[in-house]
Amino acid sequence: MLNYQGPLDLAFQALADPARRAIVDRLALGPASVSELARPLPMSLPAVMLHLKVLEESGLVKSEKVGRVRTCRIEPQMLSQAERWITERRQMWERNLDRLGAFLEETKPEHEK
Amino acid sequence: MLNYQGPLDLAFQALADPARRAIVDRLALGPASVSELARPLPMSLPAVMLHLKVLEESGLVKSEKVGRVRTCRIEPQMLSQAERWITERRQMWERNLDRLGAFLEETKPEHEK
DNA sequence: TTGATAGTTAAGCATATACTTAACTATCAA
DNA sequence: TTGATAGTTAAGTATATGCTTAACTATCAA
Repeated sequence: MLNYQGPLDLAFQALADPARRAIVDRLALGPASVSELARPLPMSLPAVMLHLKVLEESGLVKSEKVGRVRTCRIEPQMLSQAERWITERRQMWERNLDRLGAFLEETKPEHEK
Repeated sequence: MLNYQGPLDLAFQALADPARRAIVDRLALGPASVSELARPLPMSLPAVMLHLKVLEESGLVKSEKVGRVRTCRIEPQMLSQAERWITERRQMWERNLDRLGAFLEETKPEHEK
């Protein structure tokens, strides 16, 4: 599959890293500056910037710089997209399970019903 | 954050790869053998096995070998967990947006209401 | 009992990822 | 106008990831 980077690839890849999920976690509470996001993380500021770049390129986070402060916020639409991908697969699987159950029920010998 | 691998890390990391999402995609339709999963993928069988290993270690997929055929199936619980992580963050963000909206509404000068 | 099928293991390799430190630029406030 | 704050860029490095081919084992069916 080499390297095609559709929107979902970027989103799931972004969410794959615990530091980046910690950032999303923090941003769920409301907007925050870069250093605010960096403070609790056990790594250097430039490392946090890289994570932020990945999150922005994935569309999960947007940011805006005013004066010397860059304020980051969650972009809920991309979260929804990732969410929906998972939900759809899980529901498909569960519907198939249900169908199988119904089939087994229908084809059961009379005395077992 | 180096390398802690909690359940969600493994799950999101597994979903980060397009080949692995293709496998989940296929498995949503129902159980499948290793070579059935490999057929549509543009890579060697051993490569598919590695992806399968990642999926199994993440708990998203389980498999069972009968005779010489290994049959793989989705484990919906882990899908749910990943799903829930995203949903919770998105909802938290959206509730905060709502609160902000309500606050702005309440503090608006009378004539703007 | 032999050949085809299904899967597995091992070794190796190229690239991507997640960091680091050092040096730098802009903004703000005294 | 100087020093602190907030962020950025660059260069380098260690490890992880995603693949390959070759060689192997186990099962099944004729």
